[in-house]
This record gives sequence, C-alpha cells and structure tokens, in this order.
Amino acid sequence: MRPVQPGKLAENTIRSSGHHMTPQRLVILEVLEGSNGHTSAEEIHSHVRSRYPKLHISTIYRALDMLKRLGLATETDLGDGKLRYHLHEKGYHHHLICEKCGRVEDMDESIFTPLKAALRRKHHFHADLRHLAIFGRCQGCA
Amino acid sequence: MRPVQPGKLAENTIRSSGHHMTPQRLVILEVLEGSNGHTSAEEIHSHVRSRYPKLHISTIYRALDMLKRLGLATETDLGDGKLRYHLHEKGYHHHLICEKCGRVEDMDESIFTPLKAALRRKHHFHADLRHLAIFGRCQGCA
DNA sequence: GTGGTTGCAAATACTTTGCACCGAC
DNA sequence: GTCGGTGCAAAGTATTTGCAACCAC
Repeated sequence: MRPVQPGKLAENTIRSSGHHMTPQRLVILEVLEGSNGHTSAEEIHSHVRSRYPKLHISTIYRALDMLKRLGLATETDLGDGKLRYHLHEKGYHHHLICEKCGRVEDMDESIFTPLKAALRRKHHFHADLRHLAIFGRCQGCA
Repeated sequence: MRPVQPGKLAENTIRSSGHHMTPQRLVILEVLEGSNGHTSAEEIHSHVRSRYPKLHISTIYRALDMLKRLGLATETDLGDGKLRYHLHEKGYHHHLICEKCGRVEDMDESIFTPLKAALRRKHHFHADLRHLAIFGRCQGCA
C-alpha cells in the first residue's frame, strides 16, 4: 500500500485528547481513509496484514473504540453480524440494503432532513442520522 | 403458566406451511404476544424457564428463525448486541433510542410515510420500515 | 520515566449446528 | 410410520479483557 497521508483532523484530535499516535493507529486510519466507508475490524485486519503482520485484531478494536468515543467515527450495523466503521471526515452517508440480493447502495443524508425535523418536532428527539442502514428491496428485486 | 390463547394467525401460518405446532412453540408465541415488542431470545428463555425448564434456548432461536422466515416476525438490532423480535400481528412500531441514557421510546410508523415515498421516488427502493431503530438524544439528554 | 498502548491468550456473549431421540401429523 | 422438532453439547463468530512488555510523549 502506498503511504497515503491521512487527514490531520483525526490525528490532531487523538493527540490533543491525551492519546498517543502510534504506527498501528496510523495504518488503521489510512485504511479507513482509503475505504468505501463501511469497513469492519476484520477487513482492516486483512488489508493491513501484509505490511504489518503483527498488528493484532484487538488493537484494531481498541482503535475503533477510541475513534468512536472521540466522535471521529461512526459505528453501523449493516445486518451481517459485524459492525462497520466510517470516518466522519469522509462525510456522512447512509445505506439502502436489499434484503434479497444483498446489494448496498449509498445515499447522501439530505433525504433525511424532513424526518429529522419531524422527530424533533413530534418526539423532542434529536436523531443522530449519520450512518443509517435501511433494509428493503432494490429496484431489481422489488 | 396458564394456557393463554395466542392469536390464531401465527398458528395457522405455521401449520399451513408444513411445520408442526408444538407446546414449545406455543409457549414462545405466548411470550411474544404478551411482550412489549422488543424481546430477545434470552428474555423469552427466562420468562419461560419456570414453567418449562427443559425448553432449550436453541429451540427458541430456531422458532424465532422460523417466524422470521414465514414473515410473522421482525428482527431488530437495538444496539445492545442482541437481536430483538416482534410479532407482526401486534402491529408495527419503531424505536427512538437515546445514546446517552439508553431510554427506548416507541413510535408508530406513520412518521416514516414521507421518507418511504422519497426513497421509492428517488432511489427506486422499497424500504421495509417495519421495525426501525433510530439513535440520538432524547429531550432530557439533548 | 510515566502512562498510554500493544500483542497475545483467554474469556465473553450471542447464535448456530450436528446428532440421536422424540412427538405432531 | 414419517418427517419435522427438541434437547444437549459443541462449535462458530464477533468482540472484549487481563496482563506483561513496550514505546510515544
């Protein structure tokens, strides 16, 4: 993998919150930067294994947990039993998942603006719609 | 446990699809009937243990899987690592889950009507919004 | 040097599966 | 009687945790 330069935001936030910036975390961030936005711990592990064979999966889980707690990443369940992670600096998006063929289509967040407003108005609830998974049938499988 | 009479729909669908109606499945259906609509396998197990100590949790998982495959129940992930089940004959509903205090508020499905229409119009996607979990902050924790 | 971090192994938690026996039909 | 269902034990899968060595600061 070529040395992609991850955005500095994550790195700065990590340092300024008293955490260390380690080579392991750098590599994990690079994978998240270069990914499609729904990356599981295991996927990161296999992407990284060739150039960093010792990087243990528990280190990845701990890094992802830290990113989540620092508000740098979102955790989503796409329905296949593994949690997926997505860096906020890559922008928000959502998923339409076909229950029949398994296809995952990304869509941007604007479509949820009216729903968000309605939830606030009717339920006084501030929805955190940053990485939502919606199940159903795609055009071909409808 | 007294012989509560579960709705006949589930029972009929089970029988007519070639499955057997067993005492175990009857008890499991009764628990789902009498529940709040977000019941995990383990919850069913402990509800049932006193009057049916031999009913094994794997039987519950298999029954829930059957109900799901027959379209009688919906599976939802409320974010706590266990899957929850809800009988369709009890009507559809959705959940607002506070990320801070953990409170789960139910809401009915009408609020999603506009979103559903927009997804169909803009993405040709037929959303199956029967048991959705939305995360965010409730009024008190906002 | 100190305190956060890592690698490893073991433990957790939830769910699934193989199989012999059982029971609904 | 047949074929699906059950109980049990074991396996599977994703994730977490305890701990000693390690290294970023």
